[in-house]
Amino acid sequence: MPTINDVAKKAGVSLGTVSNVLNNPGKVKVETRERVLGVIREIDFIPNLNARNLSRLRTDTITLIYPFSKRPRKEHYYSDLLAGIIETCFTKNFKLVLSSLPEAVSQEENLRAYAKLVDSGAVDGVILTRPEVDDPIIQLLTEKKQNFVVFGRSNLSMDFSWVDVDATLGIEQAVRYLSKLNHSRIAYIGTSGNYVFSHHRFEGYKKGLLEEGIQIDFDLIVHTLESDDEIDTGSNQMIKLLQLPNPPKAVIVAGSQLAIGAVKGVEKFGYEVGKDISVICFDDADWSLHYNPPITAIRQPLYDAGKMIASMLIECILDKPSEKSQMLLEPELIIRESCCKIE
Amino acid sequence: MPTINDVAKKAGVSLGTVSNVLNNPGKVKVETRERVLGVIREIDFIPNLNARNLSRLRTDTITLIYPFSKRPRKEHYYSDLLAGIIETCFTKNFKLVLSSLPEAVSQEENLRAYAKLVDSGAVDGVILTRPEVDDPIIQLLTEKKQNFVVFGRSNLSMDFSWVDVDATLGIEQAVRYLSKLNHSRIAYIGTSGNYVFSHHRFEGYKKGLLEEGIQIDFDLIVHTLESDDEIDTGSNQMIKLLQLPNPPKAVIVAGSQLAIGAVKGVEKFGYEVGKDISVICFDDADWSLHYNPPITAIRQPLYDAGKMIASMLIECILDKPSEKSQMLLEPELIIRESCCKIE
DNA sequence: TTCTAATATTGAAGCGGTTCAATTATTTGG
DNA sequence: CCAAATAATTGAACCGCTTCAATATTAGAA
Repeated sequence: MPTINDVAKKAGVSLGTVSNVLNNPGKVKVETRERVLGVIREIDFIPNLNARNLSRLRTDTITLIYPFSKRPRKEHYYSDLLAGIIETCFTKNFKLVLSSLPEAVSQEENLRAYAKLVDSGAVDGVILTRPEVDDPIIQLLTEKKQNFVVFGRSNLSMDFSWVDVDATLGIEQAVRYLSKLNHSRIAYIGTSGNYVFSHHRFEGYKKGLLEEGIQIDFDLIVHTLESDDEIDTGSNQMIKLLQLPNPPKAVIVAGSQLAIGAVKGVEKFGYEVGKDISVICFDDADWSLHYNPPITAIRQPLYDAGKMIASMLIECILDKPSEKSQMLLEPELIIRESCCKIE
Repeated sequence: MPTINDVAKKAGVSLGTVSNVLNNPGKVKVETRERVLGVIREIDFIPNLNARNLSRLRTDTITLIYPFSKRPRKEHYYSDLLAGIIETCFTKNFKLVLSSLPEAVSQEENLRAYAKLVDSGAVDGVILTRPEVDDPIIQLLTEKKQNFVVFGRSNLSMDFSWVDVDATLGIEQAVRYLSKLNHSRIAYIGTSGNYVFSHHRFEGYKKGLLEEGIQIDFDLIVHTLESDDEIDTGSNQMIKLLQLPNPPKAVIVAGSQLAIGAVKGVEKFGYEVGKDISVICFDDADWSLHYNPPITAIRQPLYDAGKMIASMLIECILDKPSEKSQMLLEPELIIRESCCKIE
């Protein structure tokens, strides 16, 4: 493999000049530059990135912490986000590495893994997703002055960059939509758990009811724990709701897998979605579009979010702005056929 | 950031010894090792990977060429494969970078991009997916003696490592299953295009018919060109088939998106899936499981494939075996409710 | 105790780039 | 035509690790 020295020798210049041709072409006289470029092409010189990274103390690489899970099918959610991130990395000439850290290790172990990731100099920036309440990773990266962007807000007071979808708004809209269809008994099946987004979603439910003047009924609210089988959970909880003395006529389900379950539950109960009960799903998956009936859903602009996140992170790395930036994206209520009007 | 030198000084040993503690602990006397490890922990030393990569001329990194596409939703297919790859990378302590090369550049440009990727020393191995007929990338990587594993076979004669799902077998089984249900007018909606797998799938169709003694009827065979809207295509082609004077009573659709379309076509035509016509889909997506009725599908073990691919590639990198290895995985016909028996 | 063989440790020489102060070449203006 | 200003080029020093021949230490055998 030819090195920069070979190029220099063959072109009759010093290696500093070759380096300049590559990185500061303006500093090199046109004819010299042409000559060097000629040699580069001729001997097929490709700069070694490891050497470059070492001497520049920069890698032009960012990493996405990818949820590592033995339940593969669950992570389709990341596809769109990933597509956006990749798109931006590609256009900005950055590399993307997928880091996955194991789930169930000790907190300490986990933090050490992050520290190793960033201190090894392997990446210039980190993308975090699904922040937890009091997320210690965010604190760690802030302390280490690492470049990072989070997909999702946090309850922490510190100032950091994030992109999020306004789930509160999305669910609020869903409630209002149902209210317009004369619904007042609207159930909510949500996730509890330690993720910050769970709270935002539920917030939207409460806010929507309040605005529509609907009294909150705690019998209609279910918080499911994170589980391996969200579909089962969704189904069971749905059935329980329908068995209530005064059952809901509509339900908002705060997650795609849960919603699949909920719909199955409805059918198992002998009811018809979009007729006997209205269903809205937060997060629009392939499934909801193609289901029969197509499910009304709150679509998160994940692809755009991915693009934004990567852009922000790369800008951080290149320009070192003093300010952190935040961006709240609007979800979209996609009305299909799973909701009916109450006469 | 502390360096290996700092550790050496503080522990009163040479830097070579520290390096050995890290990489060949057996070569270092126990007490020395302990002392060095103590210092490492104490000053929080984390080796710089760029330096390591440079001097070892190895990165412990592999890359997956990720299809770059402005149509994000199409790539869900990769989720499971990715999950498997990540899992293996994680356990073997390898890093994974997602490289995406643009779609519609010139062949030459494309090859240059690959060359740059591997010659820059950024990765030790490459995972290729969906090889094309006479795939020039495979030829390039072979010439360059790069470590690579392909998800999918090729028509090329050269010897290289691959993992593939036996699509021929899968579709053959589907045909036989339909034949057992007394079907003899079985249509096939497949992809043409330049991908090798298209041929394997169609091969299975022909083989199945032959074995079951069913005369091939070219009116029942549709090869769709790759298009942006496979769903539309599938729907239209399905309707055309149903409008035939002697229409099929069953159809095998060689792709998930196409199948969604086909099912929609059936419904648009006023027929009921699993009653008026039987449908089998190659590639089992979330959609087929949750559809109403659930769609009988040929499931590819993508997660396992991902694990295998990464294992093989990493083994290549570590052990430099002289032989290339190949592995053909069996798909599984998952019988659901989209096929009916003809009485 | 001495000699040999096995074991541990050392540190200079890479790995292949970037950087920047110093040097040399070229322009510019008087 | 010359000095000063500007542009272009040079190459040593450095980035932080691994490697390996050379050297020092220890253990075992005689």
